[in-house]
Amino acid sequence: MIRVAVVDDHEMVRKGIISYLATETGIEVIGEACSGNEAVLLVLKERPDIVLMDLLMENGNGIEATREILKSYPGCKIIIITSYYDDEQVFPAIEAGAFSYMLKTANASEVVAAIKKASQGEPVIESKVANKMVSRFRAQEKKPHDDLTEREFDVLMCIAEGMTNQEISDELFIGIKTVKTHVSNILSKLGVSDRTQAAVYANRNGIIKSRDKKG
Amino acid sequence: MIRVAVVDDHEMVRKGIISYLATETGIEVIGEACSGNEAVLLVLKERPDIVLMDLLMENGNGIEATREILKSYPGCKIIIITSYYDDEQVFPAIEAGAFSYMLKTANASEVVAAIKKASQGEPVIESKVANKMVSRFRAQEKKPHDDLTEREFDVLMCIAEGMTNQEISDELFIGIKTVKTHVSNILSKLGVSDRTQAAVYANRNGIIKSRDKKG
DNA sequence: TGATCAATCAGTCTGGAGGCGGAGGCAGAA
DNA sequence: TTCTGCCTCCGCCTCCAGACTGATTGATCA
Repeated sequence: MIRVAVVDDHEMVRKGIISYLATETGIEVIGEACSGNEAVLLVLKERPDIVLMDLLMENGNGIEATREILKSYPGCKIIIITSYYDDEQVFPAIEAGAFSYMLKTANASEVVAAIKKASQGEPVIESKVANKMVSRFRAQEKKPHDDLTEREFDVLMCIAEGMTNQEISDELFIGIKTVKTHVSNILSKLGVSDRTQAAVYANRNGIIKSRDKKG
Repeated sequence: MIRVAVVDDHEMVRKGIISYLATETGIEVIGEACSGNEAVLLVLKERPDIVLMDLLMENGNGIEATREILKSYPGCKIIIITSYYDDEQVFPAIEAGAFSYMLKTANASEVVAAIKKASQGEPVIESKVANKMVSRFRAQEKKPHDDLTEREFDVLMCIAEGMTNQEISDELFIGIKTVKTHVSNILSKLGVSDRTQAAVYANRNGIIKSRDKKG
C-alpha cells in the first residue's frame, strides 16, 4: 500500500486528486494539507511514501516545504503538481529535491502512474517541463541581462520605471554622462536599440524595483 | 434538478468539482470542457442552468467564453471559479456577464451553495473579490487608458513592443505624422511624459499585442 | 443642417537620446 | 607590475521624440 499526502491550497484540487486515487487499489491517501507549513507537520507526523505538492500556494510555497520535508525525512518522494509548465519556479523546485514534476492538466491515469513509478524510485517529468529543462541546459539559458554589471542593473531598473537620464542621474547620485554611458552599455548588452525596448525587456523579465510578483 | 457544466483546463480541478457535486441531490453535472471554445459548444448543445467556469485557461480564456455563451444563451448563469482573487481579470469577467465569482479555495458546501443560489437568481461574490470591487467603485478606479480611442490603443500596443514611430507607421499603414499625433494624445491621456513611460504603463496593465498571460 | 469627434496629415521647433571617441581612478587577477 | 574590467566623466554630433498649431475627411447625432 502506497501512502500518499496531498498538499494544495485549493480544496477542489485536493478533492480532485483524492477522487483520482479513491478507486485505485494499492494507494491510500493518509492526509491533506492546504499550506507549506501544514504540509511539513503532516508529513513529519504521518511519514507518507509520496507527497503530491502544489508549487504555488498562498501561505508559503511548495519549494520551501519540499526543502524542509527532505531535510528531516529524505526518503520521502515529493511529486510537484502545478498549473504552469513555464513557471520560473520549476528549476528551484527540482533543486529543492522534488522527485517528479507534473501539471494539473494531467489525468487520473497519469497521476496514478506517477505515484506508482515514484514509489519504485522512478521519476516522472512532464514532457513540456522536460523540454524546458533540455533547452535550458543546451543554451545554458544565458539571459542577455546576465552580464550586466551591478551599476548597469541599477540604471536598468530606473529605465524600467520610465525615468529619464536626468532623473536617473539624480536618483543614483552620478553624472548624466555616466548615466548615458551605462545606458549605451545596457542597450548593447541587451541587444535592443533604445531605452523603451530596454524598459519593455526589464518589465517582461522581472527586472523591477520592488513590485510584488504574483504566481 | 439543476443542470451544471464544468469548464477548466485542469482535469483534476474538474474532477474535484465533480466530486463535490456527486453526492449532492438536486445537482447534475451534464458535461465538462477543458477550454473556452469547447465550453461554448458544450453549453449551446446541452444548455445547462449553471456553468462553473475557470477564468484562466491555456486555450482561450473564460471571459471570452462567458461573453460568447451569454450572447446566444442569455439565461445561462455563469459562476467564475479562479485561483487568484486579485487578478485583473475579475472586472472584465463581471462585465462579460459572469453571475457569481468564487475562488478555488472554496470548499464543497460553498460551491454547492453558490450553485443553488445562482439557480434561484442570487449571485455569490467571494468576499475578497467583493472588497476589491467596493474599493474600485469607491475610487471609481477609472483607468487612464479607458478613454483611449481604438486607434490610440493600436499605437499604444506598438509602443508597448518598443517600436519607433517609423515602425508603427509601417505597421499600421499610416503616416508618421499621424503616429506622432496619436502618441501625443496617448501620453496626455495616460498622464505620462514619454513613450518609455507609456510602454511601462502598457506592460504593467496588460495592454499588449498577443502574448500568453499566465496566472 | 450644424455640431462633434475620430482619424488622418503637415510644418516648425526644442530638447533629450544615443553613438563615438577619449580618459582617469580603482580593485582584483595574472 | 601589468592588465583587465568597472565606474566615473567629458565633448561632439546627429536624429528622433514630442509639443504646438492647424487642417481635412467622414461618421454619428441632435
